[in-house]
Amino acid sequence: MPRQKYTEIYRALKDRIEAGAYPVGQLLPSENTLIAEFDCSRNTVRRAVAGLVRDGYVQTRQGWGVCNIFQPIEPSAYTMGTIESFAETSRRTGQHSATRVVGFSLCTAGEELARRSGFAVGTELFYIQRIHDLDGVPRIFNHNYFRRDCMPGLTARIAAGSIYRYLEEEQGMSIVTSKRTITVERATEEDRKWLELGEYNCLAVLSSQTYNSDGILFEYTQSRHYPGIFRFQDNAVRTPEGRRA
Amino acid sequence: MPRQKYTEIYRALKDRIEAGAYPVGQLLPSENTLIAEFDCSRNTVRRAVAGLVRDGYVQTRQGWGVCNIFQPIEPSAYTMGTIESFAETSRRTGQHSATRVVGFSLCTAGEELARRSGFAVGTELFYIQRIHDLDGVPRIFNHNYFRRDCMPGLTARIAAGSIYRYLEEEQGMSIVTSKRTITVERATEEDRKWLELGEYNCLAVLSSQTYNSDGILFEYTQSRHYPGIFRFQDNAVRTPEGRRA
DNA sequence: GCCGATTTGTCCGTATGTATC
DNA sequence: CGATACATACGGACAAATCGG
Repeated sequence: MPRQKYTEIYRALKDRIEAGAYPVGQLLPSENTLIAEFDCSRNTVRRAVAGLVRDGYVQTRQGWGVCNIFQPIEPSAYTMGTIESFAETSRRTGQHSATRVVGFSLCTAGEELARRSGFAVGTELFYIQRIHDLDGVPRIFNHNYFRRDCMPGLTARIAAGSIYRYLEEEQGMSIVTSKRTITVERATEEDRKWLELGEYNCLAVLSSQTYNSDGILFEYTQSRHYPGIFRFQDNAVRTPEGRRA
Repeated sequence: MPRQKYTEIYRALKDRIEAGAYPVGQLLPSENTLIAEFDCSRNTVRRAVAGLVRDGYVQTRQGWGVCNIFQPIEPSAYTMGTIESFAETSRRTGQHSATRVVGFSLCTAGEELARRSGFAVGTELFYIQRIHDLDGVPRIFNHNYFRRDCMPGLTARIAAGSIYRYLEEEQGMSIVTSKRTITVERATEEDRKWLELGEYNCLAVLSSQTYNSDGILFEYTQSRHYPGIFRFQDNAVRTPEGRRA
C-alpha cells in the first residue's frame, strides 16, 4: 500500500481518465492547475504524469499540454505486459485456473541451457514443469528453472501453488526485473502430450529471465502457450534516449 | 542529436556497461560519485539511471546501490521493443530488405474495423498492403490503415519506401505513442498466397495503434510475421504504481 | 510577422526519509 | 549506532514550443 504522493496523483488521474472525465483527444488540466489541486510541487505532478505517459494513457507536448489518448480496449482472455503471476491474471480475468506439477527435479545447467537461460554452466537448478488449466482446459506448459541456492525448502507442494507468493511473502525476496522474449515455435511431441492444441501446430513462447533484489539471476522460465489465449500488450514511447518507456 | 545532459550520462554509462566495465552483479559508482564525475545535479544522474533501469541494464536498491544486470544476448533475426521501422531494423541486423506494395486503396471504417482499430465508424482511410522481403524471402505481410486527412499526397510510390520517414521528414509529423498487441493467429488463404510459411500454420501478429503529436490516432497496422523470424524483447520492472516501466 | 502569456522540458540545489551495512 | 546509499519531495530558474492577439 504505497502512500507516496506521486502514486496517489497517478491513480487519481488514471481513475478519472478511465471514468471518462476527459474526452479522448482533449487536454488534461495543466501542471499548475494540478499543483494547486494536489498541493504539491511541480516535480511530483510531473512524475505522476510521466507514469501515465509510460502506460499509454496520455501524451504530452511542450507548449501545448497533456492530452488524453485512452480508449477502452476489449477484455482479453489473457493479458500481459506486467509482471503478474498466472494466478493473479486469471483472477483478474475471472477465469477459473488450476496448476498441476508434472515434473520436479534437480539438474545442472549444461552448455545449451546456459546459453538460453543466462545461468553459468554448472549452476544447480530446480527444474519444474507445470501445466496451467484455464476453465478446466490445459493451456500453458511451463518450464521453470530456479537457482537451488536461492530456493531453500522448495517442494513440489509449494510449486503447485504460487511460487511467487512463496518467494515474496515467506522468503521476503522481492522480484525486481524480468527480461522477456516472445517467439513463436513449432509444437513438440511433448507439447501435444500435455496441451490441447487443436489444429494449431505452433505455440506462443514467452521466455523470461528474472532477477531478485540482489541483482542475481535466479529464475529462467519458458512458458509455452496455446495460441488462442495468448495476448501480450505493450506501449512504446519515443524518448530522447532512443528506447521505449 | 539530443544534447541533454541526462541523455549523455545515460549513454556514457550504457556504453561502459556494454563494454564490460562493470562485472555483472557488481555495483556501479554511487550517485555522489557520478555527480562529481559528470559535474551535474543529483536529479540528472537519477534520471539517467532511471533510463538504464527501464531498459534492463541495471537494478537499484535503496541503501545498497546500482547493480549491473546486463548480459549480452545472442543477436536475433528480428528484434523489436522500440518504435522502429522495418528498414531501420533490417539495417541494424544487416539483412537485405525490400518492400513491395501489393494493395493501395481508399476505404471507410466499418463496424468491425472500427472495433479493432479504434477509428470512429466512417473515418476515411488509406488501406495499404505491403510485403516485406528479408534476404529475398517474403516474411512479413503488412496491413496499414492511415487516416486520409493526416496523409496529404500519399501515393503508392511513397508507400514503397519508408512511410515513417515520409511523415517525419517531409510532413514534420512526430510519432509519439504506439500501443501494441501481440497475438498468434491461424494463417489465412491470403497469408499463404503472399508468404512462404513452410510447415507453419500460424503467424505472429503484431497489431498497433499509433498516435501523432496532436494526440490523434492516425494509424492502425496489423503486421503478420513468418513465425521463424519473429522475436519481441521486453523488460518489465515493478514500480510503485503497479505497472511496468 | 512579432510579442507576450501559457505550458511543458531541462537542470539546479536542498532537505528529509528509509534501507543497508 | 553511525556512515552510506538510494527514494521522495520541495522550491526556483531558464529554455523551448505553442497559441492568440
